[in-house]
Amino acid sequence: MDKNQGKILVVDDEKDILQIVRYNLELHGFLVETAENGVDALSKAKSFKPELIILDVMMPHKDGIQTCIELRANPENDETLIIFLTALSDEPSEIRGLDVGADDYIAKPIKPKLLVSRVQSAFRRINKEEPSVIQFPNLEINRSRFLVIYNGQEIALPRKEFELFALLASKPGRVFLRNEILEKIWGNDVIVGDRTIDVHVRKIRQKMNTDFIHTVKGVGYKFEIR
Amino acid sequence: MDKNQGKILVVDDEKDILQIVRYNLELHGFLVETAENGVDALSKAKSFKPELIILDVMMPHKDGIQTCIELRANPENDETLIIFLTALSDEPSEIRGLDVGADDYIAKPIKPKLLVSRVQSAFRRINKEEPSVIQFPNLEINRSRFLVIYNGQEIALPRKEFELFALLASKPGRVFLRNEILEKIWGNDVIVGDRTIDVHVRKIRQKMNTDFIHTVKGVGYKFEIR
DNA sequence: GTTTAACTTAACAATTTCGTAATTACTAAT
DNA sequence: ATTAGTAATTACGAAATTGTTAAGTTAAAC
Repeated sequence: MDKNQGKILVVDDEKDILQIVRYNLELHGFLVETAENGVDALSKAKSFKPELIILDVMMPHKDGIQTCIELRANPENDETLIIFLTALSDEPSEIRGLDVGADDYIAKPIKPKLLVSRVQSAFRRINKEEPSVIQFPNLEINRSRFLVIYNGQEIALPRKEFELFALLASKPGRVFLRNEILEKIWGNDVIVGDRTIDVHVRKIRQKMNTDFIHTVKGVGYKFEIR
Repeated sequence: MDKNQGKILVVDDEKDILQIVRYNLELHGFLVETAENGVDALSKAKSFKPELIILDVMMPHKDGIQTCIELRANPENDETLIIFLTALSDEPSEIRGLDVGADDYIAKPIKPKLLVSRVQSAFRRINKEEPSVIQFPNLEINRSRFLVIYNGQEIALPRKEFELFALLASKPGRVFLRNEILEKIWGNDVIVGDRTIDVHVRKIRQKMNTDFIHTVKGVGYKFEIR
């Protein structure tokens, strides 16, 4: 399955639709939140901070177009992608959607593959950057900056140490076997001794000054904040 | 009549279509060039340097998909928007188009208003990118003037040095891999030795007299003001 | 067409990172 | 308490990577 690719808010008054869309997007690694009307959507947009909003046009009380206008009115959502979803496949409404600041338009009935493809395409446009940040309270592992930030302090780790730390932290609590670590960080063709991992672990522990990495004797290592 | 909004290359084997599309786009102030097949399109893309290419999928000899692939293969057209135009409104081909790096998809028969609206929407997306001036306290990198101003002093960097510096500074903190730098500044087909980047970095450091560029060993370089 | 600046390369120096070996410290089972 | 298995620690040399310089090439300007 793909990596986590970004946060998406799906807004539709029909629960069935929400379910179908959510299922297909989550299948492709997106983080999905849903809302059932325009008001709900605005508040979820505020808290969830999605990168993309899929917005049904036809909704009771506050329709998608109106919601979109209000979303765009807030500069916070200026960069947020908006894709309309609608059964109205006639021209006028489509134009109106795009004029109002939407980025794309998908017609119902929903074709899952097309949906996903469009969403990915939309992300490709803005998402030149991978999110690539692993966040914890007080601890951030930032791949694109190649930096660990602990209690506000930036700690630069050399490549192998960083990769090892990032690997372990990518699945907190999960134990990585030594073999697994070797394979993922050194690759299958490189052969290094077993003590090599220990030494790197030690250096990380030393630099972080806190034991995020826990030894599971006879098995491997795991990352955990305690 | 609107202002000149940008250059568009329209590719279709049917002259009627070209005429309709051209008329409607020019009506809205776009600068339009046309091509009647894929080969023609590639060469016009090179000379005309459009910001957006509207590409018919069904064409004799070289179809739109193939043309798109070849366009995208050239990093020069990396930023160029591509919108497919097709009578095939069935799902599979639509998906294929988007996967191949297209940004949008419009079905024939063409609805002029919709076309224009989509094109404007596409331009809206790119227009808020790549500011020509990157500003920091005491440091300004001015793309259009090809000039760096540091502490009020204008520093002229030669092209490669400037591009490299501007690239790194475009995302402060982010590490650019050596590969990435080579690809973005030299292009995929040019091959230069490994030390070339270092030498340019050195020259920049020398001229700026301050270390804005930081080495991340085994990974790449990043721009950061400390 | 000459001159100048820009760019690339090559060679070597400097630095950092990495892996290993040797030793010590643990841990759990006997 | 001893022992066997495993991990932690330490220091050091090798390997990898980058910095620096100078000289050679190419491209641009005059």
